[in-house]
Parts: sequence; C-alpha cells; structure tokens
Amino acid sequence: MATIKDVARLAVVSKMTVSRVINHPDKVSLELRRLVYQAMKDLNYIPNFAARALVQNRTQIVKVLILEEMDTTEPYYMNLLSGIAKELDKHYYALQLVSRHSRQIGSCDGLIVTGMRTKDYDEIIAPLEQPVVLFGQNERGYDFVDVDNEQGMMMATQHLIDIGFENIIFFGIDLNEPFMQARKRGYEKKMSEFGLTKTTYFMKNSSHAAQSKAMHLLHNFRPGSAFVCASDRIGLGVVRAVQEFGYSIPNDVAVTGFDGVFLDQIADPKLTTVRQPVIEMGQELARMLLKKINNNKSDKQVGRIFQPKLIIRQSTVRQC
Amino acid sequence: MATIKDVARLAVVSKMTVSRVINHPDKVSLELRRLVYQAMKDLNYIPNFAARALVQNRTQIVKVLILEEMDTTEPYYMNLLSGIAKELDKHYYALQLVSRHSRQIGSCDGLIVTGMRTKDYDEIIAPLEQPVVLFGQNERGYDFVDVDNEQGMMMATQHLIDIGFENIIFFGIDLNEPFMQARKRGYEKKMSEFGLTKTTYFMKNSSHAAQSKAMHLLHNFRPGSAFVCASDRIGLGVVRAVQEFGYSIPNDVAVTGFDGVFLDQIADPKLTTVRQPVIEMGQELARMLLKKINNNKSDKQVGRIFQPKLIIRQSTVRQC
DNA sequence: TGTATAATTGAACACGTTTTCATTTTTTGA
DNA sequence: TCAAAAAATGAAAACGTGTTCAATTATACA
Repeated sequence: MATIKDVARLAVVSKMTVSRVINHPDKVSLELRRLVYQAMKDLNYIPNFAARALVQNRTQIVKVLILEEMDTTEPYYMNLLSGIAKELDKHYYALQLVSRHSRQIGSCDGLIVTGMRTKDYDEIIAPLEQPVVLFGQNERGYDFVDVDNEQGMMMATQHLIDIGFENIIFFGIDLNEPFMQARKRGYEKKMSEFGLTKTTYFMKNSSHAAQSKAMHLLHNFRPGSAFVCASDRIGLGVVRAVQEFGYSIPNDVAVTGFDGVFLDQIADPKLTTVRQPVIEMGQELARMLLKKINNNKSDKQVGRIFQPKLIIRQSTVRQC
Repeated sequence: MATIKDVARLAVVSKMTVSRVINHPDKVSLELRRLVYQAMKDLNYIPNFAARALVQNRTQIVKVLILEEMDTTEPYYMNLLSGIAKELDKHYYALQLVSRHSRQIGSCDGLIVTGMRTKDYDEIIAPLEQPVVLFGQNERGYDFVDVDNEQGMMMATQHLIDIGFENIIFFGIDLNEPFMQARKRGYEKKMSEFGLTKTTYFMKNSSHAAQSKAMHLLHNFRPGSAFVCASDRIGLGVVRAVQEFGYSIPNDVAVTGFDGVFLDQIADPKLTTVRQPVIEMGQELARMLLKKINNNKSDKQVGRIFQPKLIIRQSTVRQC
C-alpha cells in the first residue's frame, strides 16, 4: 500500500504538501497540486484510515445500535438502516452495526440507538461518552427522532369513525413503552371526543397472537365493529381471524394497521395502515447526529417528530 | 480518555508491561498483572482502536457490501446480517455496512459481498485487495457460501409430483444469474425425470407481477395444475390470483414458494416453500472470511453449499 | 525600488499502540 | 555453588497521518 511518503517522493515535494493537497487543496499552488494528484493516481494512493483517526482523534464511524434482536423478520430496520447509510455516505462517515451483545460499543464518533426499552437507558445508553441520537421520544433529555404515534392513531380511529363504525376495539402490543402509550392515547382521545366506548386488548406483536385473540372475541360480537391495531402484524392477524370466522371485510368488520413498511402490502384484502416515513427518519437521525458530532454544543434536547400518513385500503373501504 | 501510558504510570510499570498484559497476559508475572488490571479498571481504560490498527496494519473491521438496493422490503438481508454479526462479534470484529454507492469500500480486513450481479465482478469485486467471500456460487474463483438452489427446486417439484400434480408451471425471476438458472435447472431435471411437459415464465420479483401473470394464465387453464415459484413473493402473488379467480388451494391449484425467510408465513393459506438457512449462511460467510483473513493462503476456491429444507404447508397439502 | 504582508512550502513532532531488541532477574541442572 | 537457560521487564523505534511553527517565496503597497 502506497503511503503519503511515497506520493511525496514521486511528486518531489514534502509529505506536508501532499497532506495539504488532500485536506486543504486551496492552500497549495496549482502546479504542485497537479503533480501530487498525478502521483496519487499513479500509485493508487488511499489514505490510511487508522493513521488519520489516530492523529485527529476521530474515527469517521457512526455506530447504529439495534437493541432488539435483529433476526426478527422485521423489515423495518433494513429501511431505517438504508436511510441512515444514505445520509452518512454523503458525509464520508461509515456505518457500523452493533447489537446489545457487541463487545465494543464505544470506539466511534457517535451512535444512533434504536429498538430501545426503558430499562436500557441506565445500563447501555448512559455510560456512552459519544453523542447519541435515539430513535424514539424520551424524557431523559436525549435527542431523538420519532413519528407522531398519538396523531397516527388518532388518524386511524377518526377514519373508522368517519366511515361509520362506532364499536372500535384497540389491539395493542403488551409493552409499557412510550410509543405504545402514545398510540393508545391517540385511540382514547378520539373515542372520548365522539363519546364512544373504549375497549383495549394487549398482546405480543405477532399476527398469530392477534389472530387467536381476535378469533376468541368474534364469538360474542356484532358486525359493524372495527379493530384499530398498533402494528401491521397485529392487523394482519385480525384480518385472518375475521376471514376465518366468515365475516366480510370491510362490510362487517374493518381493520387498520400501523407502520406501513411492508406487511400492509401483503395482507389480502390490503390493509389500511398508518405509514411511518422510516427511510426519511433514518436520514434525519443521521443528520442530527452528524450535526451533534461537529458542533459539540450539548444544549437542550432536540427532537424531530415526523407526521405519519394514513393509507386507506380495502380493509376499511371497498375499491381502493 | 485514559491511554496505556496513564495506566502504566498508575501501576508503576512500563507501557510495555501494560501492552503485554492486554495481549499476552501469560508473559507477565501475576503480581504485575494484578496491578495493571486494577489500574485499567480504575481509569476505565479502553484501548485506542486506531492506534492499534495503525501499528498492526489491520482494522478489525469486516465490511458487508450489499449491492442490491437496501430499501427493498426484503427481510432476507436483515437475517443474513444478523448471522454475520453474531459470528464477527465472537471474534472481536466489527461489521461495517456498505452499499454500491459508498465512498470507501476498502479500508477493512475483508469483505462479504451479497446481492451481486454478474456485471459487478469486474467493476466492483476485482479491484479489491482484501480477502472476499461472496454470497452466491461463482465461476470466478471467489470463495462463496450458497444454498443448493437446484436441489431446492427439485425438492419442491418432486413434492408437487408426489401429491399428484402433473401440469406444473415454473414461475421464475427474469434475471440471468446463476442462482436463477440453478432453480430453473432443478425444475427441468425433475420434470424430465418424470417425462412431464415443462412450462416456464419469467417476471420481476414482485407479488404484483406474479399475480397479474398468473391471472392471465388462469383463464385457459385446467384445475389440477400447480405453480412452482422461484420466490415467496412470486408464490404469494400466484396464491392471490388463484383465490381471486375462484379456484381452491390446494385442491384445484397448488403453489410453492422459495426462500422461507418471512413472506411464506404471511400468505394465507400458508405457503409451502423451500427454506434457506439464511442466518446459518451468514455465520458461515463470516467464519470463512475470518479464516481467510488469518491464514493468508489464497489456495483454490472454497465453497460451502447449504441444503435447503422443504416446508410443507397449506398451499400444497390440506391440514398442515 | 524597498518594505510589509500574504502565500507557499517544509521540518519536526505528536497521536497511542505493538514490535524489536536489550537488559535484568529468576530458574534450572550438574 | 556456578554457569547456562529461561523468564520477566523496559527502552526505543515504527506505523501513517495531521498540526505547529519556522523558513522561504511571491505579492501588494507606498
């Protein structure tokens, strides 16, 4: 591997001039600059990353810490990563993937943390010395990006009310996390606003769990009811239960999901859902982190909340 | 940040002794070893990654190059990454994620490349100087991990024949890549073996494309036929078309998919599929690469081919 | 034209670690 | 008990880059 020294020798200049051509080209005369560029090209010179990191005391690496198990089948993260990678690439930062089990979580310029549960704050996030941006609103003062979960669930509930449903059941995930509370709150607010009776159930985030729970409920049920679900997985399970039971969607029963990353397209009839702009949120996470890395001002908490979008499809309205 | 020097000062030994405690503890007397461990703990010492990389001329980083667009909704990659990460972690290697558009693809100890198309070899893979392991069989001499695509498709075809189907149609992806040719070959071999007529169609890997193609075919069709599909996406599309057309699955029409990562669980009726052991393949990719990194012998091509598994479900057999 | 200023270039050092080699101390074996 | 071998320790150099500061050259201004 050619070093800066080899380039300098070939171009008959000092190492310093080469370094300057790389980092501050405007500080070098056109003549020498050309010589150096040519020499770099001839030698196929690539700057040594480690040497640069050592002397500048920064790695040009951002770690993305996914605290949920990655071998879930969740396509969500791949989209988030895609957004983050896109933005980091632009600014010459590398994306390193770490999990809860990784040995070295430090050794980087900053971290993006996702899939976090409340109990992870003290154990994992607090000891970190680097700038951190979280995926998910929090009251610990960490900067974050999130989707407006409450608003999203209000949109779904409002939609069901708009199209004439009154008995609307909330199917949530049994996690006592802020995002889940917000989704529940959105449902409750809308139901209260219209003076409707609130009914909530909580379960694991799997379509199987939702299917059996829904199937159970359908036995003492009246058509003309709807399920507003806290994820597309759950929505998908409910759709299956309803079909198996023999009710018609959306005439007898309407269903909405949440997330809109992928599963909603798979369901049949296609699932009305609240879509999160996951890729854009990934990009914003990266942008916020890079800003933090470069101006080390740790002022007060910065948060960016994205508005979700209601995607209306056949699980609530015919002919979509 | 504490350095090795600070630790040495606190433990009243030389830097060298500290370095040795870290890398060759057996070469240091128990007494000093204890002192050094205590000092490291007190100072919360973390070795400087860049300094080590510089002097040893290795980064302890493995890059995973995903050449397909990552913002596909494909859960496949997340599973592969999970397997790779799991294995790299064990050996203290970091996983860095890069795409076709990334600036610096070098600067690592080795690469795992996936989602590659034939045209990428010369442009992207060949210039790399580091050890490389590919996900997918190849005739360029690169080490690889792959699933036995031909065998997998033979299993699916055999299964359809076993349960009594004779008119079996192959729905493939319109990519002239080895993995696709192998799947097609598997289908053809089995059909020839039983003297059955081969019919093949090729399309984009989307359930929508498959659905409309299948719908088109169903009009001049006789029940008792089957579709053997080159992906679960395609299988899912076919299932939809058949349902929409009003035929019964699996009585009138049977359908099989391929991949078995996720989508197959979503279909309803559940899709019989050929499951690839994606996580295990990820682990093996990492293992092979690490072996290559540590014994720089670049002998002849090494390849590991995993056997897929036929998962029989309701799209071919009742009551599964 | 001469001087002050700006632009350009280079030499020496620093970053934090491991490697190499030399030195000191301990153990072994007769 | 003494020499030889082995084990333990440390000093100095090296890895490839950027930073600091000094030296040189070119430019601006009167």
